[in-house]
Amino acid sequence: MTAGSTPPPFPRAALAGPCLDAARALLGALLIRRVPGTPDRVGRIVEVEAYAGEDDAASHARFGRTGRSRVMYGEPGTAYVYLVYGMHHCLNVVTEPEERPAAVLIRALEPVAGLDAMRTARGTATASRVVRNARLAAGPGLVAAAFGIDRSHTGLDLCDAASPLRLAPAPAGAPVPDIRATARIGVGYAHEPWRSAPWRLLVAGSPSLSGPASLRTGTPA
DNA sequence: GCAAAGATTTGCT
DNA sequence: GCAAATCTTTGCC
Repeated sequence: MTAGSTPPPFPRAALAGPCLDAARALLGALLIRRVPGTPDRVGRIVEVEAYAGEDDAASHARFGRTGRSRVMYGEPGTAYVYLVYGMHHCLNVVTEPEERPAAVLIRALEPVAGLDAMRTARGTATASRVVRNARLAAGPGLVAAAFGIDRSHTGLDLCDAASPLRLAPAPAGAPVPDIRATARIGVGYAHEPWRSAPWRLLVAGSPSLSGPASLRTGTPA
């Protein structure tokens, strides 16, 4: 793409189907953060998790339609940001048709552009220790930190090219990602089969996957 | 109105 | 390898 051009919006139709299909479609896509006066931050999505419906005992929708989960019942492509452990924000993309509560958690990005802005946004975490470029957004809390995302962004339309936080399709000619699957992280509170469902999807071999190396491989999906 | 637990990351032992 | 930091959301009395 040429300098200054605007990448096309991510197709909403690719998010309106089953949550796992949407999760696969998001791998390789771009997340773009635009803040006036600062360079655009762009990251390639390399790790996601699917949270599908009120039946999913690991999903925030497991209690039904509450104040927090309400946005998950909305239009596919809507942003859902929550605060976890009282300190980290996590970005989700609402999926499936309206009235069906489902979302995909964006767990890790490969930095593409605006790396300096990401490093600045990470703040003391990058100042007090060595953080390689590839690791700037290598975890769900780090994605939000590096891109300056918080709960005020809940409700944004990620499929709107004019939104300050949005999605764009994988660039033309980009290789088809080699997708692997594992159980979701941090959902030990859920009962089976939800706890072990292989709904964490990742791009094999990416240097930006979350967690220890032992958890960065999966089974072919 | 209160208590418990959490879709994480970091730093110290 | 383990525990702390920190506060919102939800369920129950």
